[in-house]
Amino acid sequence: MPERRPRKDAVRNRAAVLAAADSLFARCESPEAVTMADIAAAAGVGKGTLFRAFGDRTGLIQALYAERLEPVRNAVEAGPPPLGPAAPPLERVPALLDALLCFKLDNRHLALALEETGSGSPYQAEHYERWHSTLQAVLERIPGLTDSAFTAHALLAATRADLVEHLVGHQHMPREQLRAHLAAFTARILQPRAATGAVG
Amino acid sequence: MPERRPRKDAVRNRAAVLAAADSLFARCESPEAVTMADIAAAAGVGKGTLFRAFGDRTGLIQALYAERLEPVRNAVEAGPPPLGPAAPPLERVPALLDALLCFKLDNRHLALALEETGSGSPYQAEHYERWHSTLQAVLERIPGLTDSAFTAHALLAATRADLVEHLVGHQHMPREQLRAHLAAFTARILQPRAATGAVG
DNA sequence: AGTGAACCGGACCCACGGTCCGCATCTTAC
DNA sequence: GTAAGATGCGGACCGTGGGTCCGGTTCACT
Repeated sequence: MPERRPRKDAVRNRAAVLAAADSLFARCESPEAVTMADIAAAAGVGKGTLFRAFGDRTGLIQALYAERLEPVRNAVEAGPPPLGPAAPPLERVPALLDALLCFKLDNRHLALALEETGSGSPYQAEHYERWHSTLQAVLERIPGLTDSAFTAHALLAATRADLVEHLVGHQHMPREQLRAHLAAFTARILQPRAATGAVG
Repeated sequence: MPERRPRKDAVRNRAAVLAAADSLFARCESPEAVTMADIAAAAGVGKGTLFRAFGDRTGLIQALYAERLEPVRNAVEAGPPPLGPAAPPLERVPALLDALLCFKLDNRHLALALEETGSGSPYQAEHYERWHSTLQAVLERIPGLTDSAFTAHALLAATRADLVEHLVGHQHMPREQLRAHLAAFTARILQPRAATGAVG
């Protein structure tokens, strides 16, 4: 049995750290204002505990993010239509994007923290890869769409955390309006293509 | 005369710093690997000089970026069609996006450095605001497009530096292919809208 | 040449992510 | 219950990098 069951103080501390981090990120304006020492102090543990449990700052944020994202992920992978795999592509694509947008609206601070901390770009995070491959697979089933990989990237880019933060946090765009705009944008992409060169 | 002409060593040092920074950003893989001390050393000046001339890291990168962007900016604001103001909207929108994409392709390191350093999001940078308002104004003249502000944001998001870096730098997508994809995506957005609810 | 202002440079400061190791605590075996 | 070993704890410590400061130097103007 190589698997050794973890000590119970370890799991308690891990949970305490996640809770403290979530609370701090939610409370503070900018995720960068929350330091690792802050989180450790708020959780009532030492910094060492925090780094042993999560590796580094990115690991901690990813763990938090993954925890919160899990219900959405389940709904996408095995849930009922329009989010689940059984939905027809033309309905599932907007559903996927709307679900992602709503998640980012509900977890602005987390999404922002993740995209800022990602040691470079969010495109190296595995969760982005999952969203992209899922979306691309669905797009591929839509006739007339040739470059599904790029289209998936471009659609996902419209839901980026800092854009959401800019529109909702700084410009106070209402949540429903943003959802409507994204839906309209998506619909434009999905509508059947007119004959090439039909400009002017 | 409140205007005092700056000392010539100051202008010489300022130019040296810009040149050194440009060279270093181009040479290094990640913009974060280039420190302010590196730039100062490469320019043959002290750190104090560098910070006095540009305020902080963001200021230096913005100055570099603005310098490089100037020709494009001129072409957009006063150049001939399809980039200039005289072009019809349906031609100018793709031209604007292609110009921006090409600029980011040619200055990957700079664009990346700017978007990473921008103390949060690139949406607070004034150059973004300029691109957005320009694009939005053109989109507004296209009949059938209701939410030109959001559409402008979403289209610009498809040209973000880290996405470009991911596609070209990491996945080695050829330049022309990326341009073609963006053009196709843009065309889908610009094509006249079909009747609402025409899904499935 | 002389004077004062502007500028130079690098030593210095501080905040923060991450490491280390002596000590406490949990688990397991008896 | 208790001893022994493994596991985790915590906070002092380190390296790094952005930003500041001030004595000395260089420039502009007369």
